[in-house]
Amino acid sequence: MLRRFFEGFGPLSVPNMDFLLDQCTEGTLNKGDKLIQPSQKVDSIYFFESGFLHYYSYSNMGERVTLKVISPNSCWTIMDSFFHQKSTMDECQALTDVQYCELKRSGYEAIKSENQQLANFIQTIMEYILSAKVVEANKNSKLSVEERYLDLLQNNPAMVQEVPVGIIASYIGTSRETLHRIRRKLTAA
Amino acid sequence: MLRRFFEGFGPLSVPNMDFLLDQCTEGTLNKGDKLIQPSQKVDSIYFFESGFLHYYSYSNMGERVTLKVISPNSCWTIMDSFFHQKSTMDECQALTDVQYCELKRSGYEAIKSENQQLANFIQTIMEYILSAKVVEANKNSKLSVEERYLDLLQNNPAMVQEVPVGIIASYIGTSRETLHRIRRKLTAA
DNA sequence: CCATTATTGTGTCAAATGACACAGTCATAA
DNA sequence: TTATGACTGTGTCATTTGACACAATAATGG
Repeated sequence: MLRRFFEGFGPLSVPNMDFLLDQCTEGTLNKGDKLIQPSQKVDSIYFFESGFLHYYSYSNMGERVTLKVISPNSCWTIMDSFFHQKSTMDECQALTDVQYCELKRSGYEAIKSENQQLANFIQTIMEYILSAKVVEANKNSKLSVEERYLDLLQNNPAMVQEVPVGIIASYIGTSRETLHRIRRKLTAA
Repeated sequence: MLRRFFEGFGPLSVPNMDFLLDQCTEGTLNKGDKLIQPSQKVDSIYFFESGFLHYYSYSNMGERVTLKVISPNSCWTIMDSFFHQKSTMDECQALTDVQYCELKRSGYEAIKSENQQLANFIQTIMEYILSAKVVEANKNSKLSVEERYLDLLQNNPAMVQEVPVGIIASYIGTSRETLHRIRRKLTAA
């Protein structure tokens, strides 16, 4: 699956692809397990094969804020912690059983310095991720809470089904009750 | 000034720095000029020396949404359009007179393929930008509208002074009136 | 299988917000 | 200088939201 994920970013020679995949190790989490603990330094990039995770933090007023619900077939890390070797105060917990692959920083560095093609490949992936990140942030600015929920229903129905309503609500930036009102209105129509 | 901007990301040999700077051309905008028109393909990365710009788009309901207020001493482009050569529906307009430098895609490609040190340097900058983008998005998730305004006052008072209130309001995700209520409350205290 | 917990559905109400309307201020150009 | 337009300050009011409280249902562990 990881192979197909990488293939999506462009062609890569067979030995280079193998080198890349060799840097990754597989793992699993049970529902409720924490992938990232507070005060931890994040030293890996993760690729999720199946399951959902909750990436969250706490505001000044002590309320839990969902920063992202991580879906299968995507890669994720806490960039700031990974790139600048800082510890993070955020947390990440499995909402279901999870299968993942892990690429440690050493592996990431090895890939970047292995050869020119691999370095360019990583650069291309970075460009994709960065541009996707900005597109997503801008989309959220333009959508209302209700539109964000409809968007989610359309583009990720599995997530809506498998993740608790309260977490979905927090993810799209509202309260559990308000999301419930939206859902009631939608089923009525 | 561009030299100092790049130096902030790490050391670079003199010829490499000169090569990099040679790819950039200077320009100016008058208040009200559009840097990016709708339906345009964005083919450059911009570095702003002085002045403020308004990067915005329109929602489905036809209301103008501020995606970013661009401050001096920062670089900016519409990533999705630049990297994937798509045309954008967004717009960008000078809020004041503006001095900038421009790095065209051809120059960007030339830098990446000039030599290993420059390719790595660009990669490092990308990592910075990506991680900063995510940190900023997460910070916004955690802050209330009022906290975002206070944050802005502290970290970018010049922007608060020079940019119209309505645009600041839209930038922090609220209405002109609500921002006004916040300001009134703050001066009272 | 039952008991316990987690999650969801729902009503009420106070508080915050956005929309609207309009007056005051400031800069700019005729 | 005056007139025009852009921006800001402010009040009212209907709507939306979040907080709280509690019942109903589903999931989980012993």
